[in-house]
Amino acid sequence: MKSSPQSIEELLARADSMAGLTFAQLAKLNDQIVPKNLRRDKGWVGQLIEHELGANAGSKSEPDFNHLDVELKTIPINSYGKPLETTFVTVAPLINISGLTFFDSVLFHKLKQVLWVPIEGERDIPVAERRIGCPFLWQPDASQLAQLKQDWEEIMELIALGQVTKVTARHGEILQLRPKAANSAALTESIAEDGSIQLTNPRGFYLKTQFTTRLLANAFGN
DNA sequence: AGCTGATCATAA
DNA sequence: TTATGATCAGCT
Repeated sequence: MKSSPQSIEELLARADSMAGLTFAQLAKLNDQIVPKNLRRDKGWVGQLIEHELGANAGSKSEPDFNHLDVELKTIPINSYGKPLETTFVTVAPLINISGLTFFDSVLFHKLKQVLWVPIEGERDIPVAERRIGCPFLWQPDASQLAQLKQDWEEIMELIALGQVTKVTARHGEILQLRPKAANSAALTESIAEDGSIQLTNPRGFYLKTQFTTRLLANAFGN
């Protein structure tokens, strides 16, 4: 693992220096082998970039650069710069959530400041030849924050009311709740309709592509 | 073609 | 099992 950046400026400088590199080039710098495809290595690019930038949160429920209050997110884009995938944010809490507020939530703490790293993601480009784009730091503005808060509160209320199994990816304007598990057989505790504990497939919060499309457009002017 | 539900690898 | 990193792939 490379050293951890000691300031936002250092982090951004190191991130900028990756722009334009192919995955093959960055992999070589980090003594890693490039997988033929990402089917069995879905997190490979994200972990490669974490390694290069010295992220240190590991598998803790904290932003990647906790001392800088920065979360790192790669985002696969097509040749027009549009996101190809939704962005996973965090696992959704399904029990012990009474009194939990948006501003105390893990979701808020992970999204209050994000270093976005666009990456080429089209499947017809060999993984080794895909390139890293221009990283940019983002903080939600007042309107984005209000939207996030509203979606989060609506979804969390349904969870609190024992309706988790009725929430689909269609709920929410910019945030959605979807399965986040090894497979559909995985189980975790959640609140049942009668208030007792039941077992359900774990869920995660994801940012919809319509929202991240606007983020990228704002960042790169238009 | 885009989206939703399902899935893969790994650490602790 | 839960958390991290996400993308896959069938269906509409």
